[in-house]
Amino acid sequence: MANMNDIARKANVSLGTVSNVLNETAKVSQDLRKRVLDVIAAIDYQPNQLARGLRRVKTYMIGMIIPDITNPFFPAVVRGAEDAAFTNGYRLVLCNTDNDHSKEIAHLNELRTYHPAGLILIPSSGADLSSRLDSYAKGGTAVVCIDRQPHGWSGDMVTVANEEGAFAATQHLLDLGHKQLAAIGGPADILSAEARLKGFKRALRKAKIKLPPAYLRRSTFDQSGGYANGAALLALNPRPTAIVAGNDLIALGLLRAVREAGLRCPQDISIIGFDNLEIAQLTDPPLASVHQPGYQLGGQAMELLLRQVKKQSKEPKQIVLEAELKIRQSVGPPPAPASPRSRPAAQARRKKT
Amino acid sequence: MANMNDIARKANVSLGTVSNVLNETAKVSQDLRKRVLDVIAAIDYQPNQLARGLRRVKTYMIGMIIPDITNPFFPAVVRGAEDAAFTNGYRLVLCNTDNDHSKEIAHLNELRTYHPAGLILIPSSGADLSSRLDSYAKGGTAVVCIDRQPHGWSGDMVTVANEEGAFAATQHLLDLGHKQLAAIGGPADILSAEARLKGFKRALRKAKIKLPPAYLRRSTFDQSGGYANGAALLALNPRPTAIVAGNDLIALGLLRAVREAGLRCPQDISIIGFDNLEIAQLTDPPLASVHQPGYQLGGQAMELLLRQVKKQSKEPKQIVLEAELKIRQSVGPPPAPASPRSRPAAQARRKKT
DNA sequence: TTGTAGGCGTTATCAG
DNA sequence: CTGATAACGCCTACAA
Repeated sequence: MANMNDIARKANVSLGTVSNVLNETAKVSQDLRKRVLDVIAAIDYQPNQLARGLRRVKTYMIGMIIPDITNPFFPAVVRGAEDAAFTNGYRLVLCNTDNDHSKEIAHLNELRTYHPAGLILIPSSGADLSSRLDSYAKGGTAVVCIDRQPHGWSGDMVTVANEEGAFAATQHLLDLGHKQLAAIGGPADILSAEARLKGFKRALRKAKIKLPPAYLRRSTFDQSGGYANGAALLALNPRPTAIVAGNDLIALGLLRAVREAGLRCPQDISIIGFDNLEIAQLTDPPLASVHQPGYQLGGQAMELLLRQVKKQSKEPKQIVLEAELKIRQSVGPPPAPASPRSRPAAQARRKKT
Repeated sequence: MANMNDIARKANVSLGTVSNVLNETAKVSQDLRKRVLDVIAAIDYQPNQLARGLRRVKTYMIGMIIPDITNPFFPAVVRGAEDAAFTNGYRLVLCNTDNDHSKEIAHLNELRTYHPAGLILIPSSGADLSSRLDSYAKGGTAVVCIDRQPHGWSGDMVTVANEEGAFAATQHLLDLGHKQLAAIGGPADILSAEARLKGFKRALRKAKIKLPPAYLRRSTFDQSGGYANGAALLALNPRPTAIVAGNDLIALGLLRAVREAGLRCPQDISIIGFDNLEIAQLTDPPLASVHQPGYQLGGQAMELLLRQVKKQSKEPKQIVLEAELKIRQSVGPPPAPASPRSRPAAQARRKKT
């Protein structure tokens, strides 16, 4: 592959002039400039990014560390980031951690040796990464965290209003008349999962409704977890009339458990998910969910990052994107109470449906 | 960040010796070796991959160019590739093309300047990329194509048995007694889409069933395309009793069209998709589909790639993975013919359902 | 405005 | 077996 020396020779100029043309780092006369550009176009020259990166101690790569691209929430985030990166000439190095802390550390350590311009991190857990992230920042690599704030770190950050979203979802169920609400939260060490549960509990407290311990379960953020924990909730007596799921995958598993238990959704039980995956509109019944703007999450993160790279940054900036409740047919008013005595009231309510 | 010079100094050896220890490129005495390794461990040294890459004209990066990570089929492929790469010390640079040829070219051109060890390409269309791919190969970058064979190229390659899969799906519908089969294929310039249609047509031909031109439609590989084309098919008279979709997203859109037309699946119409996305099991009714082993597709591609990188390659190798038909409730026997005269027969058959 | 030279951190070659 | 030394391709003072 051709290099700058070849160009200099063919254009009859010096190496430095070629560099100056390429980087616009000093004024070059029209004549020479044209000669250089012509040669560049003729042999389809492209600068060697490794040499450039070695010299500048910075490349046009941006590391992106996420839990798992296979989790349907993340592709949109990655895509949002990639699009913003691409239009600015940056490329994405994608790393999956599987929420495995040691893998996260491994990626963090190795990525640095490529001197990426920036790093976008969706932390696996609440573990303390501050020393490593600080060392990135000191090394001139911009860092932005998404979704979950790592312990002891306070740089740029983009999140979704998890607590408020879960609060709104719960409030909606309360407004429909539900009094027996349960939740299947996500893993305890994931901050966003925690925030959602917090919103759920806050809504219950505000409505002065008690949460029996058995009504609160924790699950992994996947379907099978939702299925298992859902089945457990459905077996309780009294059975909850509404369940708030920590994410859509959990809700999907729960939906399956409901179906297999011979129950109907929403007549017997209401379900709300979180994420608003595309699938949510296609299930039976369509799943109500709290929408997370994944694409924007990634896009905004990349913009914060590039702002740092271009030194336009001042103090750290934290962006919180809104979560929007999407009501669909998986929620409805509660069924008539099990005890025969309250039938009349229940029927009155039924008519509203 | 520390470099090899620092290590040499602290260990009281020469730069060359450090390199020899690091790369095992020449025997180093136990004594010196230990001294070097101790220092390395003490200061947590990691080699600068840019410098190494510049020198070796090869890095541990692997470019992966795909149409769109947001299409739910691709995350599994990417993950399969990433896992295989990671365990071998390689990292993935992910590029989305949106099936846009110019974006594909742009990525192809730019990626090379990072001197990746390899390139995994899922071509956007049948466009001729041979010159560019050849130039990669000549530059020492291994190339493997996935899913769709680019024109005029004959290197390593991993595909799925698209034609056979579609054939099996169609055959199954024929076996159930369907005689009015339609298809919504993918874009005409995508070879895998073409192969699936070929399998569909071959099954019809074998069964001596005619395919009215109106029964064959082409769609983009997404839900909205499936919806629009599905609606068009459902409006035909006579209406098809079974539809083979080019992929699951199309099938999902079609399912929505069926529902909105007030028809029942599978009683009124049978549907089979392609890909067997996780969603397929969760729709109502669960969607029959031809399973594509996405994760293995990516994994095998990466293995072929690494085989080339490690120079264990001989002649180009082409792997074809099997596609497996997954029957679910979206398929059933055809409904009674529309004409009133055949009602009795229809009812007899209904009972079987 | 243009050209020259030194060095970024590694690897590879070649004397000792 | 060990240690200088010269590239790899580019950027950037600094000198002309």
